[in-house]
Amino acid sequence: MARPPRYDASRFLDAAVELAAAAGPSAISMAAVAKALGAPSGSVYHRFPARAALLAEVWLRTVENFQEGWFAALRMGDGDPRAAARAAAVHVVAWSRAHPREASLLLYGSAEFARDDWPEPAVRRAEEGHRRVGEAVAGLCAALGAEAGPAADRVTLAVIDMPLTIVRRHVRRGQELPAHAEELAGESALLLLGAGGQQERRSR
Amino acid sequence: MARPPRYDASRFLDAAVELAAAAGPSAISMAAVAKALGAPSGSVYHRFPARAALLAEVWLRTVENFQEGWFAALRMGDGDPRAAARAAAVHVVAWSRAHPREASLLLYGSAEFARDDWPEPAVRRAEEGHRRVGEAVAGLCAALGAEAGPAADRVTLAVIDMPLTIVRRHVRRGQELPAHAEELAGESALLLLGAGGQQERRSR
DNA sequence: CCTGTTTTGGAGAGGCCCCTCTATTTAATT
DNA sequence: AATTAAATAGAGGGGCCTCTCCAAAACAGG
Repeated sequence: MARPPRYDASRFLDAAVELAAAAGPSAISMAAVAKALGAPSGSVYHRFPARAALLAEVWLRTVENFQEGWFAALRMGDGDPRAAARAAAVHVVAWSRAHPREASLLLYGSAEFARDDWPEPAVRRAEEGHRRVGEAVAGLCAALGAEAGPAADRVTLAVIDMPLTIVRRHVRRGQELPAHAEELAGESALLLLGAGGQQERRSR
Repeated sequence: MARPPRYDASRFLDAAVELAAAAGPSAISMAAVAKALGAPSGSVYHRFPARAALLAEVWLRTVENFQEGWFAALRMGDGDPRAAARAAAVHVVAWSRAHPREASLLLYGSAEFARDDWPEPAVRRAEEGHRRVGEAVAGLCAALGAEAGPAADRVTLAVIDMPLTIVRRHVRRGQELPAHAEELAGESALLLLGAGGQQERRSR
């Protein structure tokens, strides 16, 4: 009952990822995406009502893919919260190594992907992901120290921001990650969470 | 012998900082900079031969200002390399607190400031700064552990990247830095450095 | 084969931006 | 007062980009 699609949405998104990895999110123009597939611009607009909608989808697909693995890594060390934290930190680096172009996107913020112009549903998806990460961090926080565990922002630093920053330096200049990057991330996360075990925190 | 200047270069740069802090480096257009001062576009081109030259100057002025203070902080703890490292890490946060708009620039890379199109002298200035930072890190590295000191990338992480990442989360959403951010940066830097080298860890 | 629906294909309007170019203003010097 | 060099002032060309719109194409079901 209808002409079969020739370019589906995900192919446009793939092209957009490529463009952004090469020259930043601003290089994702509707014309450039179309040209990358040899498609007319109308076909892009047939899938995405506006540039902001395409940018939103590129960002959300990437971030949700990343978060999925991150949550899985956290659940891995299900008995030991310190092992879970280490696994999560290591995952950030390992995922970036496996998906260098997507990692490069992640290092830009959602703001660079025109978040201010996103359609409402996309904003909600982003907020939902953010909320789930926050919950996971809070849970980890609680599991780490029944009383006087490290503050939430310290945990966030250890299991997300710090590993991402290890990745940033290399990805931003198009270099491969050094072999020991995962180990550096995991070890640093443990250090930040409290050197030895639960009870002994440095004199504070 | 000549008409006195009405807009000097630094005022254009100030306007550019404001624009970039509000909406990213791509918001620095020659037209927007001119409009911010009520100047005609020709006056901007009278000071800067091209947009790339203006972006380079905005970036370099900010980065060199930042680095100056960072070097000074490093020299402060001249006897004790650990104290120097802590001071440097703390400085990153303190400087960002004092200069939130400039800090927001720093969190973008030079690539976002059209580095690929910079004139040759600007590129050299950037490389020179980069080199000096590398030297300082290497020196700190050597001072920290005569034998088996922490690797250079761990030191870089501790005294630059990690503090910057603490700043990033807040600055990117336009929030003020929390009061304990400096302490978090300093303490985390010591934790990261302590594990690799010295035996007297967390004695403080 | 015909009909209906989805999709492709592509032209073009309107807007912003980079940059060029010329004319004019301004003040110190002669 | 005349001269001169620096600086302002602003119009406009050329290019890219977003988005609209319409016609043609391709297939599924009757």
